[in-house]
Amino acid sequence: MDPNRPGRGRPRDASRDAALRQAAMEVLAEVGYRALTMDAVAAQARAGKATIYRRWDSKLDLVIDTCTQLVQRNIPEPDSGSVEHDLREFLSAFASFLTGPVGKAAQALVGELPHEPELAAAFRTSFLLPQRDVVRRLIDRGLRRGEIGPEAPVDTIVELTGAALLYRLMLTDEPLDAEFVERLLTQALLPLLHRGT
Amino acid sequence: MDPNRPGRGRPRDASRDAALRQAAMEVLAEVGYRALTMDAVAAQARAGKATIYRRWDSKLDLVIDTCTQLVQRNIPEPDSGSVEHDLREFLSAFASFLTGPVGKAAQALVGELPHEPELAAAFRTSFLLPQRDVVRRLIDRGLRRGEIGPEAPVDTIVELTGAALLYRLMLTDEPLDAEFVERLLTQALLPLLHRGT
Amino acid sequence: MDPNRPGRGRPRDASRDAALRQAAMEVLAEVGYRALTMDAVAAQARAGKATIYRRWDSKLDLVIDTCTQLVQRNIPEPDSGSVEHDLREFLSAFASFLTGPVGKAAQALVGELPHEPELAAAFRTSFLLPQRDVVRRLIDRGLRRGEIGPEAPVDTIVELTGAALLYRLMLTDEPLDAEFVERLLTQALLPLLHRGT
Amino acid sequence: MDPNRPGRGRPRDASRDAALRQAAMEVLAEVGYRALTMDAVAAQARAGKATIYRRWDSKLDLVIDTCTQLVQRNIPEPDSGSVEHDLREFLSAFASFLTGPVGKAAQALVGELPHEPELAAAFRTSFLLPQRDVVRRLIDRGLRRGEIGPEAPVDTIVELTGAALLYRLMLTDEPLDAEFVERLLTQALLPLLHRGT
DNA sequence: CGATAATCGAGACGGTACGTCGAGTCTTTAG
DNA sequence: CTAAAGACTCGACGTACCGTCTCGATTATCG
Repeated sequence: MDPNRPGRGRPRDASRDAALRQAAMEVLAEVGYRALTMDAVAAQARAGKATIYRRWDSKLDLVIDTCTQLVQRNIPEPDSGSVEHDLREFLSAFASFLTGPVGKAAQALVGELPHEPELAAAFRTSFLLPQRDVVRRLIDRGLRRGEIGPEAPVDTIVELTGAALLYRLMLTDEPLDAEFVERLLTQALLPLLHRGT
Repeated sequence: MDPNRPGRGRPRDASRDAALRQAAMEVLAEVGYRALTMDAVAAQARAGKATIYRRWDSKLDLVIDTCTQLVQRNIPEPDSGSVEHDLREFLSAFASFLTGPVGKAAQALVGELPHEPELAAAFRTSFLLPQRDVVRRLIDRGLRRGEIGPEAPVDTIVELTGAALLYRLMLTDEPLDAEFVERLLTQALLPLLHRGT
Repeated sequence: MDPNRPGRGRPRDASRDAALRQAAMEVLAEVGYRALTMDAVAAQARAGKATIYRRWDSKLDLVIDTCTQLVQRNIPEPDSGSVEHDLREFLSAFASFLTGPVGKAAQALVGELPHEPELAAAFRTSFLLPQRDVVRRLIDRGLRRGEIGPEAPVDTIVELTGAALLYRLMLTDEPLDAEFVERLLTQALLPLLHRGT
Repeated sequence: MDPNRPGRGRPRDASRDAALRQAAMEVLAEVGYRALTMDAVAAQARAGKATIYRRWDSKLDLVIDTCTQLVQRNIPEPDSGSVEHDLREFLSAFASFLTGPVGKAAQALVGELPHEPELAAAFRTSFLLPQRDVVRRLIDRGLRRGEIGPEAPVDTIVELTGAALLYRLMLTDEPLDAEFVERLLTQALLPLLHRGT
């Protein structure tokens, strides 16, 4: 059952996993999801197609795995003792990470979500939820410290934070830069957090 | 130069345009963007593929045009004399419109935006801008009526409105329903509009 | 350089060659050259079109190869010790072979000869020359045996033999039967061979 | 019923027939039957396709008509009082006519004969029969003059004459020149005609 | 050690959709 | 009603990609 048991034949070369994910990411960032071909990924990694299909069931599988792998290593979680500082830190760091190839890769998947339930689940669990959870924890710590009143609409603020980031990333052509983060923070998130205080 | 000049040969049959767009929308809603084939659209409309390619350069072109055509006819613009009422009206109506096939179609295009500049331009001009403009005009009327203080961060509010709608539509699997609209309105948009008043 | 070298990837499946040639011959005999489609050949052989195009450059190429392959295995060369007997034998056997699908296939190619130099070369080398050579060798043996006088116009007789066969086969609707062979032999070929003896 | 009646509308422009046949012949001679497209013929004649289809039912129809029209005007029938002289004259003249575009056009049709009964009938009636009839009449005159013995195998000689011409024209790449005509005449036709005299 | 078995790169395989092009028909404006 | 122009449906073209399979060669474990 376990493909990683010592088994008889030649063992899988674990270094191919990384090479293939790397190749997939490169091709994805260069040409987008639709124009990504398995042949191109195989060629980029100097691998055979069978080597890919031995590890992933399909193009979609490969791309999902490649993205989530990367995302999960790159969500910052600052904890400085100040909600404002933590939020600013998180937004800046994550925004600049999203600006790179992973953001484009994630965007490439959006169109497939409605027709690929497994992809949708993976996308949400590995990409959306972690960011929300970080923001939520960050605000919760503020609540516990009394920085924020208990009546702040946390759920809505958390959702808006993600929405604002991804809207810029994927839909408009406006930059995800420091000025944007600052404006979002001072004109929307902080006022909502401190409403009534 | 003008392809619609009275010209010599047989003129384009305008009814084919509509039939093809209709067929494209049906196929799109049924199987999604990736699985949409030109053959399927042609068959659905009882047209030859050449007839499609005479009007649109590619599958993408066809889908863009089909969507924007529909969107532009369906953006509500309430004007009741109350910002709150207008916003609620707009959000409800547009959210329920986006829940239909056009929303899915728009989503299907997102992944192509970074690699198709023309598509990106069309998407923004025909899909994003109109919604933003409606919201902006609606708030501007409130400003002129004195309902809203002049220091309200209109740009940010407008952006967040679109972001919140499309985030739910395309990325999460949470519903774009009345409850969501109400929460967005009372917990975020209205407080931001009335901040400091 | 050599496509049959042991090489790296999966080798060409030689049995597909035969299956495709078989399918091509069947389709050709059934519907003729013009109506022969690559899709039909592929379907008949349960092959993908790419598998055909990997082996032959075009429909023409496939048909040429299919025909010459068959012709070269089916040119009889009798050697009984009598020119008359050998000629009768050859004409009967080859005429009845030409009456089958190969004859129709060869005919199908005639119209393309002036515009396809490679086809013309293949047609002549694989189809015309072998018949002429057989007849010539057959007559040469008669010359060496002294059955025929050395002044017989061999070139002309050889040419007329081929001409007579193919004229009936391809141009008139008269049968290539035993009576025709007998008439050609006794009224033309034998008198010319024995002229002056 | 009669399309040439004075009728109501604009009368058919008879000069278009000639222009279209001319165009068809040119295209045919240039690219062959298969590559001849109706659009090309129409363009060459600066005509609309409908104008072609108003006069001929199909591509085949057009080509048949174009060829037979030309052939029937160009079969020479010498009558000098000498079979040898007449045959030499006919063979020379007709061979040089066949060397032109009409020969190529006729060749283009050969591949279609087995699958197009109407074409086959037209081809034989308009192209093959007239040549045979000329040769037969020419020999008959010799018979009546006593130049030839009554036992000469006329049918066979007539058939061989056509076969020899068309074999060279369509199948081999050897020239249909004076030397060929002379050799055919002196080494085959005349000996057969005079056999036993 | 030799046999066995799963891996690797390479690329042929069946299949499906692509975007183009040709045949023959239809529909417009101009005469 | 005919002419030229050109849009129309239909279907084959030759190409590209998917996911599978098959080859020789390699690399491990097992007996």
